Amino acid sequence: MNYELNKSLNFIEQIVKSDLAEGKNDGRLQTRFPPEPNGYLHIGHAKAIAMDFGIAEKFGGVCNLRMDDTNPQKEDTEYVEAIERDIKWLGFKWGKVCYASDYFQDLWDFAEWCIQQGRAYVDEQTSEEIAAQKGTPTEPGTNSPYRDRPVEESLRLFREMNSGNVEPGKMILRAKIDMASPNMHFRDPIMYRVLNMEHWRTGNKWNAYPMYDFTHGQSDYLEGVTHSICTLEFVPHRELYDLFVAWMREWGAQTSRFTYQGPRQFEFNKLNLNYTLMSKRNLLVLTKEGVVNGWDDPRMPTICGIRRRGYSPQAILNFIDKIGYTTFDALNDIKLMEAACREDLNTRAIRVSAVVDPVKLVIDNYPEEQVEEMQAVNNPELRDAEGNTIMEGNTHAIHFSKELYIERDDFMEDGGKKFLRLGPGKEVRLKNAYIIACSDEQDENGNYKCIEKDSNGNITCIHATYDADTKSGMPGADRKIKGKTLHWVSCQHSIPCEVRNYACLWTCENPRDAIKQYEKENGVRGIDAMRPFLNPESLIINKNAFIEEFAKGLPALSYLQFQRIGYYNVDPDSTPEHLVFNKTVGLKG
RNA sequence: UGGGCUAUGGUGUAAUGGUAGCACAAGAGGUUUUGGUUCUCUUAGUCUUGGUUCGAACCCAGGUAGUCCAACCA
Repeated sequence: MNYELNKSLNFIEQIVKSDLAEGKNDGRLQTRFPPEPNGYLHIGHAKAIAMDFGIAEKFGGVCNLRMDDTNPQKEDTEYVEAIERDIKWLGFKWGKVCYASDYFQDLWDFAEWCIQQGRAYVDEQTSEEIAAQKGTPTEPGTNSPYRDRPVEESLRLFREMNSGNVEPGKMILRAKIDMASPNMHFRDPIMYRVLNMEHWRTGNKWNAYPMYDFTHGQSDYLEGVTHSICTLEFVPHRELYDLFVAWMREWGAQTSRFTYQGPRQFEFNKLNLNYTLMSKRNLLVLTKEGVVNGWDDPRMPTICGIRRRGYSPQAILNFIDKIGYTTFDALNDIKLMEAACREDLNTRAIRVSAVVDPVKLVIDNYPEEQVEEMQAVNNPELRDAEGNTIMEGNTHAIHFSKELYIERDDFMEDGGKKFLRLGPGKEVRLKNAYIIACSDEQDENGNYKCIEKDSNGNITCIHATYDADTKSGMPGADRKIKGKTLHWVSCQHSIPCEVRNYACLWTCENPRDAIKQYEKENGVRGIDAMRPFLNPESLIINKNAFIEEFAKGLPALSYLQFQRIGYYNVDPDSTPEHLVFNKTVGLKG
């Protein structure tokens, strides 16, 4: 990836830069991206990925991919592969793939040390009792009756917790900190719980599993992470993170295992997008209820969905770069993401002609059997040093004939002066071909002779004449006309195709809050609380479109621009027999 | 109602005690074989009240608003 060297650094990059300059961590920089493998990555993760991997790349460090797999109830190997695929697609490379479960033995040994130090104890109360004792944010909690039980007893029970003979919920290991702390995370947090469940990586070795707070900082420490970067909601965890890291440093020193100072946690604002729902729980409902066609539906905010929608990795990264990293809880406008997408696709999309809502156009004075081959530019933004479009290797063949399709809304019977497209008495240019004109002659009933209509009054065919001297590339083509340039395809050379046009899934800016409120007010949950806010027109399929034959041979996910319409890509389900295109984003304006 | 974090045009972000700048959006105009692209221009901002200072968007205090924290989730 290319970074603009002179661009100002975000606040975390500034910290890293000065840490490096001061020689902290022996001049090392190490980060990690720590997803829980319990679902697909979404655009919010992309922001974290761009930070974690990007900062390591930028400052000569390393970033590991670490699966945060401490809860075997929710996690699965299926997601690991999807996560790796998505990160690679975004263009990032990890130092190595790690697993929190790699550290289960170390974590266990450390937990035993904590017990021996009198800093942890086994609690045998029910979860309800523990919750009640925790107090509230405004009232201090009270100590567990098991808090001061003998070290040897806790140690014996802790080992018992992992035997498989303890029922889940009967015992937990808690850190002895401060039940009156204003920070709720300090009120004797749970370190280990019994699950008695097979783990997809460690099998049946463990029955008791560590909690997030007793895993994350420790994993960072064991791995050698210097900067542990996460989102703002983990700010209240930082104090506890630091405490456990300090304990671990002590343990490490006593056992001569570790020497380094340890990682530090930094937080940035997570990505919120308007008209977008990001939460895994709700996304799952959409897939289960068939509102969307799976996790990679082009309307989903998942990375695989956005990829299928037609975004390039660079478009996503550009967008993330534009919104930046701060500590302000912002709500970003989806329009900015679309603008970033257009900006990128403009430089890489191949221009093709596709008529999405066709109406037939007959060139009356064009010879019946004649076919002309012409050249169309693939990408006019491909320019040489003088700023001229490069033609060499940047064109493909198209065919012109007597019968064409044009866009139905490019013709108006009475469009008025501001309508610069086709109509009776109007002249337009056909892209890469000829200037054509419709006559304004009327028959005895006052109907325009250039328009054929069916019995319902719908236009079925338009007649025009071409000016043979105005073929593109010829001197006569320089003639200036008032009308615009229209795209078209030849009836006998174009291919029928399916075009899927997408819009936002949601009709309200903040679907998460809207759904939450609807759930509260109406006592319903899940899909029933979502329906009122779903956009019924988020997918409009057009099966009657035609596209030039050049598009037939393009591979899945090719970036295209349907000229004058928008950016599209080739759907992975598209076949030569049944071409399918997804609308990525419309053209501006 | 305890604690933490935050507040700059409509949106996002920069300015790190010394000229409030950029992008998107919106509007006007020029160019154009995409009503695209591109170019020019316009509109519009430091939440509030005090304090420190020669000087405050920036530091301090109060207020207001938003947000996070009371899972045997991460």
